[in-house]
Amino acid sequence: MQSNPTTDIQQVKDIFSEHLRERKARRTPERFAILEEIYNRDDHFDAESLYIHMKTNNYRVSRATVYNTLELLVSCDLVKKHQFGKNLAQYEKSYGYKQHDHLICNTCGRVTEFCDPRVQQIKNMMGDILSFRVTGHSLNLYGECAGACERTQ
Amino acid sequence: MQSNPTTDIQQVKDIFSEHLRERKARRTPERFAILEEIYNRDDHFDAESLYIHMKTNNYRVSRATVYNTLELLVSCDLVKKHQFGKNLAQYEKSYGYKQHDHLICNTCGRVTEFCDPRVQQIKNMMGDILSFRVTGHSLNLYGECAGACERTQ
DNA sequence: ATACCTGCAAAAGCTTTGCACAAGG
DNA sequence: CCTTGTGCAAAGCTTTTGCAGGTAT
Repeated sequence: MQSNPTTDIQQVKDIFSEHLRERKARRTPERFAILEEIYNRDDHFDAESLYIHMKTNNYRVSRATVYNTLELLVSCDLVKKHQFGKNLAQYEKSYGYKQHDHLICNTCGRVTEFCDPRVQQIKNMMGDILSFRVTGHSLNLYGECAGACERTQ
Repeated sequence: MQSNPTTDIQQVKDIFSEHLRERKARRTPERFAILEEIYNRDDHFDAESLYIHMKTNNYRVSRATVYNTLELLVSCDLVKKHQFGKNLAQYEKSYGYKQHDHLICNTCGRVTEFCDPRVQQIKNMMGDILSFRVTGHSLNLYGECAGACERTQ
């Protein structure tokens, strides 16, 4: 994931706070701690590793709360959820990041990001043709890294 | 899924048979029964519903064999496997069908297919730019059907 | 004859749920 | 206060695995 030094954690917290208010959901310390944890990471992660990482850092939190909060964050677009062909959801922060798609190496599992404006053209055209309001998409390319890559993930 | 009257089940069985031979895997009646079952369907399905359908038709088969065979069929491109954002793999027959992508209604779950040549252009260009051998892809558009749709699936 | 395959059931792995207690509004 | 959220553990669901018996080659 590209680093983006302009992302201000406070801005993100404000957006989340506002989203919670709109939903009449409570602003609990756990929810903000999870948000912070996610925005301190720079990779794709799954719910379990997020949970483990917080436990390791002595933050008392439960899996239930992690899943619950991830869903809240996805619903306000602060986090994106992916299924890279496995039965394990992967997440990444998304505020301040350009929309992008993913290229996944079948051998080493590495995930690379890319952007292509044609994706937006496809969304627009297919929405029109098929009378469908397109609100999101997922495009993953699968294959093999060039140089040598090991099965590490 | 578009119907395709030109698909000949015998042709498909021959391809599978050849694939099994190459792999030095056995040509068991179960494997061909599952292949036939899949090619008699015209929709996207999950492993459990395929299993249930065969049991209902009094074909004695186990989940283990269904999963095993689905993997074999995916590996020789007779079946495609999808993850439409849920933790439940969906499959569809693919021999004789044009490559296509999917549009999924978040409300009613309906899956519509579409083709757009720009997907291939993106694959080619990104493979080049990122030194990646692209062997497959998955493009799903999510949104809402135009007219009224009910949550039925 | 001998691998490999199958059915069955149990296990595994991710996610959701139930419940009692805690705490935000 | 009252309702929603939390932690914990158990349940739920899809998929995988172990094992004993069966079968393709």
